[in-house]
Amino acid sequence: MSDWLSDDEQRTWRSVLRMHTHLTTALAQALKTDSDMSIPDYEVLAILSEAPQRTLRARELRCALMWEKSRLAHHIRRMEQRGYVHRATCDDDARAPLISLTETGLAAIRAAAPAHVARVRELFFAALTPAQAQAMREAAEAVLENLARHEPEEPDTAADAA
Amino acid sequence: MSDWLSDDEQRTWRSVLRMHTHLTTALAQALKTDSDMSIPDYEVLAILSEAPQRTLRARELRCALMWEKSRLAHHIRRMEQRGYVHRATCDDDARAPLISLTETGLAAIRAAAPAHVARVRELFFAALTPAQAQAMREAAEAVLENLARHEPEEPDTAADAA
DNA sequence: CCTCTCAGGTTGACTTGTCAACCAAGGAGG
DNA sequence: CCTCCTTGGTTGACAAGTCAACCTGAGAGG
Repeated sequence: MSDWLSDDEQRTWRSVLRMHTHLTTALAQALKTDSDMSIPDYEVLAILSEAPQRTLRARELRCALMWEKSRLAHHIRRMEQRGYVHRATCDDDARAPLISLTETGLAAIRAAAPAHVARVRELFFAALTPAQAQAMREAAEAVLENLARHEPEEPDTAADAA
Repeated sequence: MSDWLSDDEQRTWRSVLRMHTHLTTALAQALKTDSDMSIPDYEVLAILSEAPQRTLRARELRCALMWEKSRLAHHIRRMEQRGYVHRATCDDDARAPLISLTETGLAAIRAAAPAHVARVRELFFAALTPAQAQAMREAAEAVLENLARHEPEEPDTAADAA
C-alpha cells in the first residue's frame, strides 16, 4: 500500500475514467444535435415512459434516477417549461406531486430512442467481445457492491487506511 | 439491431454508468472533506506536480487533461485566486501563458494524494480480482480505441446505423 | 384535539462547465 | 513591409448541479 498507484493500476484507472468521459461526451453531443435534449432529459423521459400511466411520484422518480431531491425539482421545473412533463398534486398525499409524461414528452422519447440506442451499441458494445462485455458487467457490479458496503457505513474505517 | 438494448446489454450499460457515478461522487466528497478540493483541482495539481519545473504551457496542460480551452481558462483563474498556481507570460510565444505550481499548490497535492489514492484502492481496486482489473482495463482501452475511430471522422456513417 | 416531529419538496445562492464571440500574437504570401 | 489567416487564450452569458435554508402536510404522543 504505497502512496501512489502502480503503473498498472494507474493505467487502468485512467482508462476507465477516460472511457466514461469520452463516451458520455459523444453521446451527449449526438443526443443534443439529433434530438435537442440532454442525457438527464433522456433518462427522465425513459423512466417515465415505462411507468404505469406514464406517471410517477417525485420520490419514486428520484429513487429510480438516484438524484438529489433539489436536482429533481430543478430539472422537472425546466422540463415542465418545455412541455415534456406535467406536475399534479396527488390525492393521497398532498406533499408528493405526481410527475407524468405529456404527449410531447412521449413523442420526444420515441423519436430520440432509436438513434441513441444505436449509438450506445456503436460506441460501446461494438468495441467489446461478448466475453469482454460480460467481464465489464461483472466488474462494475462488484465495484457497486463494494461501494454499497462502504457508503452507508461510517467512513471511519476508510479514513484509517489513508 | 432492435430499437432497444437487450436485457443483458441494458444491465451492463446501466452498471457501468452507475459505477462511475457512485465512484466519482464518493471520491469527490471525500476529497472535499479531507482536502477541500475538487477532483478537477486534484487533476490539475497532479499533472503540474509531475511536469519539469512543475510548469507547463496552457496548451500542454489542456491536452493532458483533455479539457476545452475555456474550461481551462476559467479553472486556472479560480485556482490562481486560491494561490495554487501561478500564471506567467512565456518569452518564446507571448500568446501561450506558462502555468506553474506554487509552493501552496505543491503542499496541497502532497497532503491530498495519500488519502485520495487510498480511497481509489479501497473503493475500486479492492472490489476486483487482478484478472477483473485487467479485463476492465482491456475493455476500457478497446472502447477508447473504438471512440477514436469514430470521433475524428464524419458522424454520417454512424447516423446511417440509427 | 393540539402540538411536535419529520419526511418530502421547493427555492435561492453559489460553483462549475459549455458555447460563442472576441482578441492578440505569430507566420506566410505578396 | 503590410495584409491576411491561423492558432491559442480570454471573456461573458447561460445551463446544470449542489448545498443549505425553508415550507408544508402527515402522523405520533400526550
